[in-house]
Amino acid sequence: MAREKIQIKKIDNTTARQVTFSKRRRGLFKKAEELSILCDADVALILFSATGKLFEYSSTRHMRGEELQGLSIEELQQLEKSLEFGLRHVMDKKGEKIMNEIDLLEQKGSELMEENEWLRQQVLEASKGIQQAADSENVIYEEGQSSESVTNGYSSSSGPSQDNDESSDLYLKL
Amino acid sequence: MAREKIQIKKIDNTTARQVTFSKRRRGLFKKAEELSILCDADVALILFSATGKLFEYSSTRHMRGEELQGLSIEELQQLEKSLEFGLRHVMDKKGEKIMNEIDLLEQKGSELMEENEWLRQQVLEASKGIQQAADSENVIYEEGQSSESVTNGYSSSSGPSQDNDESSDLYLKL
DNA sequence: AACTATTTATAAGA
DNA sequence: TTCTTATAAATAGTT
Repeated sequence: MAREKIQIKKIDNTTARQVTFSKRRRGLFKKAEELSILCDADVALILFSATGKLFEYSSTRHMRGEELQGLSIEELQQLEKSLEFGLRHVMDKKGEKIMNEIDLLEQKGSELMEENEWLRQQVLEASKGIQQAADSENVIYEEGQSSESVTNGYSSSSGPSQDNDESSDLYLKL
Repeated sequence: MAREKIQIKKIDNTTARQVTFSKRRRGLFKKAEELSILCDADVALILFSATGKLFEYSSTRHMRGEELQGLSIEELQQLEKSLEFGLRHVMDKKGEKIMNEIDLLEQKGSELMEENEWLRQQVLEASKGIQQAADSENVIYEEGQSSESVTNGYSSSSGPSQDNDESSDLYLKL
């Protein structure tokens, strides 16, 4: 991108290729860092030159690539497998526990909802029957007794935060 | 690098940050590919946006465990780092979502238990007062009327699975 | 998604 | 390698 436009294909001349690698590597790392800072992104950039030299950039931490340089290929293979297997295993186990916890919470919630639903249903059913009871009471009370003793002392209780308050003189059978 | 020179620091405006991320991501990937082609280099580039979305570029094919045997030491090094970096981030992000889900479930359960507790409390309070009502009713009913109409039809309702059945002819005021 | 004025990256040469 | 510099490429702000 400079004195002349170039075609994007492998540079034949070894020296020129190494020079370009050096220049563009710097540019690429700089761009990677700018992106990570500007956009609050995590960036990992790993380069291997044609000669096998390792270069890397990480926005989070410096990875311990140099520690790997001295290992044999068998050791690296073993390490990689252990890492992959281990991480996968840890993820699976953690996920298992967490899913169990979620299942438990969902089950508890479901039971509570069922129980509460039943209580509400009882309220609905009771509302019909209580009217009858109230009617029969009224007939009798008209003959000389107040019904205050029935309702007294229970209207002051504070309910749960979610208030769909339609409180009336209805009773729930227990 | 355009209309104005910018400072390399996190872009505050979310929309602008996302736009810049999108633009520079394309630029970075293009540069990475050009470098790999021009200089015959292996390149691995892993990006996580601020929202946790994953973007990646690799000059080589995506590798899997069973293909490990034939890989070069450089390829193994690259794979090891990509795997560690990527999996750790993915785990963090997944864990975040799961913890949010658990929090939500616990909150819902807490609300349900609060509601449940309130309903039970109402039952307890009602049990006292209802005795009075029942007593007064009995006095009157002794004078010639059955109380069947009050309890009729409500004892057959099936309760929740957890049965601490102490059902009696008590009523809860609503 | 385009446009474009500028900034930035860089190819070739020294 | 490093510096220079003409030019290509990327991109910030705008529409």
